[in-house]
Amino acid sequence: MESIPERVFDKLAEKNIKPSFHRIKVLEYLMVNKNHPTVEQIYSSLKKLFPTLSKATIYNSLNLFVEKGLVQPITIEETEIRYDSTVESHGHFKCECCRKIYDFGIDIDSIPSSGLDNFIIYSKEIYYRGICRNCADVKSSQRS
Amino acid sequence: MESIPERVFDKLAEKNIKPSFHRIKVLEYLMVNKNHPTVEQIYSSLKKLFPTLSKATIYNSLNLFVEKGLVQPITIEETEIRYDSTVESHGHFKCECCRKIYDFGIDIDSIPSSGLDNFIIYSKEIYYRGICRNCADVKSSQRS
DNA sequence: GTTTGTATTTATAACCGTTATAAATTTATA
DNA sequence: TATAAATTTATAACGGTTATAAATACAAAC
Ligand SMILES: [Mn+2]
Ligand SMILES: [Mn+2]
Ligand SMILES: [Zn+2]
Ligand SMILES: [Zn+2]
Repeated sequence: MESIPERVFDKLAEKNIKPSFHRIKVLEYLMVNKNHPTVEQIYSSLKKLFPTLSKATIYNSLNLFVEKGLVQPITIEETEIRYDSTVESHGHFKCECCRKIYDFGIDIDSIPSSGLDNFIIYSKEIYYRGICRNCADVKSSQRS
Repeated sequence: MESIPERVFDKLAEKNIKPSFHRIKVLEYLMVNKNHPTVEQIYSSLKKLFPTLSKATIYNSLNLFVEKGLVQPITIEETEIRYDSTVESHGHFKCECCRKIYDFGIDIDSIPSSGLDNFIIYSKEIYYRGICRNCADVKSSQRS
């Protein structure tokens, strides 16, 4: 079992991205924190560890990672982009109540679609919205 | 077969939205132009017909329609929201080349998913990205 | 080791889609 | 007609993202 620091290096090397100090930290953050963080969340967390860090570096790194297919942007929010280092097929559920974004299992490629003959498909995203189990529980217990 | 103006009235009445002049025009625009227009596109088109129109009215109307479930916001773009008066199950494909957003057929509710037990699902969105048939044709003919 | 060129990071201004606010106008009610 | 409520307008404010140029770090050549 490879450790996260090792995997960070491998992933960067795999995509021919020079492993600068900050890039390593940003990718590592995403691989440790799988809760689809925003730029602001990544920035404020890493800023505590490295006070000279600039927010532009977060944008630079993330845009590079997305361009190279290392990281997936999640546009389920209308206001800001979230980032996910898991690029394998899975769906995202946003709870309208607690705003948390959950992963869920779904095999996107097994889904039949029509009207896309001769279209070249690069990526597929599935977004569900609603109320998560935790929030639904709270609501139903409030009712009783 | 009901005409679009009739359907506009019915849809607004169905959701208890007062059919003001501008709301009718905005919804009518969305039902005629099924190309998932942005606020700017709706505004500049209607502004030509009604020069006193304010962009805030477009935002007001669309936000009301979305809130009432009459219109679906499409967040496939990172920069701006697009709007769709078709709320029935279908997917959206964005061509990275010509930027056009296509509808495609997909039965979202037939897709099995895991990890969402006891989650309450309000809406489902499916976004694909890639190169549309037209752009793929152009590219392959350029190669030859 | 020093010089020179390149890549990365930093700091900050600019951009732009959206929201908030208050005044003006229209519509409904008494 | 007078009054209240709803809608529209105009515009300022907000906030996430991008653009820009200077500063710093890194690498290659000498
Ligand atoms: Mn995820
Ligand atoms: Mn559509
Ligand atoms: Zn929740
Ligand atoms: Zn195209």
